[in-house]
Amino acid sequence: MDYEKLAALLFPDVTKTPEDFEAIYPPRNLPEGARVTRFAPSPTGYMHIGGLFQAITDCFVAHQTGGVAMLRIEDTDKKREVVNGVKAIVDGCTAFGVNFDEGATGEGTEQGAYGPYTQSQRVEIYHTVAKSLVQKGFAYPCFCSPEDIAAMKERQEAEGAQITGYFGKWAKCRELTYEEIEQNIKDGKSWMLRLRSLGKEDGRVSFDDMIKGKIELPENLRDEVLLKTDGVPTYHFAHACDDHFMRTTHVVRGEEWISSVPTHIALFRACGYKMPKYCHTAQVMKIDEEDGTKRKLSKRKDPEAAVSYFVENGFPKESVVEYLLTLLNSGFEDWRRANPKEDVNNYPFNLKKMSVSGCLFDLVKLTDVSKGVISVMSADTVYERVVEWAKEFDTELYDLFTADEAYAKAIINIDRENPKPRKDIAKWDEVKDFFSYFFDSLFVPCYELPANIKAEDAKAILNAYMAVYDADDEKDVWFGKIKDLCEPLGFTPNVKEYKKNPEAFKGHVGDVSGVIRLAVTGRMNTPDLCTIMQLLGKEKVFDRMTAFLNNI
RNA sequence: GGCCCGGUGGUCAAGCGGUUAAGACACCGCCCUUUCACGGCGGUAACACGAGUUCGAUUCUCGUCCGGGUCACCA
Repeated sequence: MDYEKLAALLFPDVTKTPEDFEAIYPPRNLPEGARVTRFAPSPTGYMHIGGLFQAITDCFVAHQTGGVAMLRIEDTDKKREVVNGVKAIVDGCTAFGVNFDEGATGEGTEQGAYGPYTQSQRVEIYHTVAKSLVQKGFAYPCFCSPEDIAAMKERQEAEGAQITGYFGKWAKCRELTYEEIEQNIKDGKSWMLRLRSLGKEDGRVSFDDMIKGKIELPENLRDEVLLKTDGVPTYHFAHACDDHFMRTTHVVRGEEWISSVPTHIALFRACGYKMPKYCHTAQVMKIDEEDGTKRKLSKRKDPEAAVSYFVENGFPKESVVEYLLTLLNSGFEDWRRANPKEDVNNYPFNLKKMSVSGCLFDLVKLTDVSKGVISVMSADTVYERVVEWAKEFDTELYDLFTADEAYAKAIINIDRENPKPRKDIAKWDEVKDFFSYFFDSLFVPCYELPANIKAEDAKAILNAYMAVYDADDEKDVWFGKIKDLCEPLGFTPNVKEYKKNPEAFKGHVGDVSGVIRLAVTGRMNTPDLCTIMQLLGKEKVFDRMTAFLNNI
């Protein structure tokens, strides 16, 4: 077979050679040890939490070695393409502060000298490499139809074959003559390009995974598809071409790819390319509510599988990143404890500290992490973030907070900006309810007394308190007045005394302030009551206490 | 089913032949405290199972079991 002639027949329009592209995409001029990574999602209109997990890894690995992180769009499957699919990916990354140096920056826009970074725009490269493979006899056209393939597989299964697929004696287009091929093409038959596999049946290949360690697998036997009938490359072929010409050094991807590494080894070998290092990450999973088994977070069943879930619910991006890092790299939490204020990007990320086994996504832990993150934010920051979030997801809150900025900030600042800040908000969608009693339109009175307080005592407490209450009182004066209320009404200002001898009193000062709290806020639990009352103002406090008196 | 990868408390995890088997979240109790939260102290709770190697296995080997992945002209 004259492979030159075949290549010319198959790719009449290809004018460049692989060497041309070697010149267009020269080895990168980077410091020793710099790692070049890439995040390569499909634009399905959806950013998976596992994708963010990998994107973060890519950026840490690249940036901490002085390297480059790229965002490549793998849009080789027309069937799955979605409008604004790229935007969802780009937004999904930027929303969490994950920034790439090269690649897609939006729908139809990109940056970097190793592009295009969208596979559908790289067909010339794929076809050029494909042609060279044909010239070397490493690839051949296959005219089998999907039906042919299905029938073949059926026969293989009937024979009880352990390995199925297009290979060896089953690869019937493998030994087509030039004349047969030429005739098929003249007849208008569509063809795909297949790798002519050199794999041996008992061959083994192995590689060192940066996360999982040494992995040994059977050698690839199949004549894998390189170019589909529409001329678009498969993932495997695009991977070889792109990561070679983009000069990727480290491929971070999900562990579901491990089983196709032999194919990739065969392809890189056929093309004469150096293998990148592989970093196969463990999967993020959850427990299925129905059958109780562990499974991959699913797009269809689990809303939290999409990163948009976290922005919609108002988790600060820092919280999500911090939490993901606790899953990604053991030791992160220790580092964070030792460096509470340090920029997360300065965390010494270590591939070796990545878990080899899949983990369950723990929303409860995320919540805890997030409370810590928010607790150390300034009131101004919280205000900005809440407003930013509410503008899109809760217009009522937005209106309330922007109507009186100073008031909103004062509310947010209760027990904040001090060494022991409150940790009671985990996400922005909790803010409205948490502070509802500060706004008349949201305030829900509660006229139900706790079991240990009688209505007559509550009334006595409020009546006595209203007589002495002064909105200008500082905290110790404020509290002193509440303490003074206690004894005449049969309560004690001394909690310890009460605990020693509970029979002797109707309750303690906590119960007394509890009644006031209930009347003013409609709740049993709130942050510092004195500050709350100061913020509310005398009129509102009186109105609420009066209404309370009339309703219990 | 074949081939891979995994298996330390409920969850995330340290551990790399000898440890009282860390820590974090969650849970429980106590302290602090005007409630809650914070903080402090303490507690419940784990090496999947069986052989082997060894003076000694959570750690090494093999087998079993369990979980996950993969076997497309999808990525």
